[in-house]
Amino acid sequence: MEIRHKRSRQREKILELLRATKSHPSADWIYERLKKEFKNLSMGTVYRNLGILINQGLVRKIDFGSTFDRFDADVRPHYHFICERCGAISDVEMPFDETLNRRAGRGCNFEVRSHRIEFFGICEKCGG
Amino acid sequence: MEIRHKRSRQREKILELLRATKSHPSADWIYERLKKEFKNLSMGTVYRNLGILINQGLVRKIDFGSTFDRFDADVRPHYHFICERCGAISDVEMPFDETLNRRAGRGCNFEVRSHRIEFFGICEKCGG
DNA sequence: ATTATAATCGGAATGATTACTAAAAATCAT
DNA sequence: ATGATTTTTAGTAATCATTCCGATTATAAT
Repeated sequence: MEIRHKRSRQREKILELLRATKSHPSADWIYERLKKEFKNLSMGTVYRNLGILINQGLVRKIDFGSTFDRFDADVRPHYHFICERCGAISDVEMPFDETLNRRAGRGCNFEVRSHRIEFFGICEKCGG
Repeated sequence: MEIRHKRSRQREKILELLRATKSHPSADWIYERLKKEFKNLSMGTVYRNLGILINQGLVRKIDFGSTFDRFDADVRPHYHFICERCGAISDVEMPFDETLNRRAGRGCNFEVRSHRIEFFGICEKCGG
């Protein structure tokens, strides 16, 4: 299953863009930014490379609360806050709860491996 | 903004179906079931009525982890477990944490109104 | 019964994502 | 470096869930 990847300027730039922002951007945002440098960029390239970066564990997909996915190069376990008015996603400064998986698995016969928490509300900019 | 709704056999049946299952079904599942009773049912009817039921607070949309949405007539606050192998969604028997919103809002200037937790792993049936 | 308004079906439109293919770029072996 | 090999790309077509639209039907109000 090991796929040998050749380097690609596009993929490197996608990771660089993602690491330079805290805005949890969409594929389209990445596409628009990258197009300035690669005038013939195609959307498939963005999605394929995001998929590769996700497989490599360098990027996380954020797939909730919206009709389109968003991406995050901060792969450390952490929680997200989503503004219900403007859709902005921010990191929540709250320690990751290592005990939660165990507590959730207590009552049932499931093997709980991970968890995610999303907070919703109104962000500072929108007048929270 | 108050829309007066006339009763609809289709909508009543959708709610009945959702209340009778714990499987958190998709729109398509509902459509297939309902088609037995309404032979000319259309998908738009399913989605429109699900939207109305959600606006009325009788149904919740579960929109994560998958390419399609799923729906839940249990609107009491509770958490979900998603099997990474078969995609089944189950309720987690864990008390809803009322303190979490406040704790999450402590560090930031956001008005945290609600939260959601999803647990991932392998379900009993899949050999968890 | 007449009128008004919401709901239906069926199909077309949308929007994000994935799949396909020939050409270009990166790596490897000589 | 040269050429062979394999990955990546751009461009476009396909997919899939969901939304939208328009003519007709069902439900409710007068």
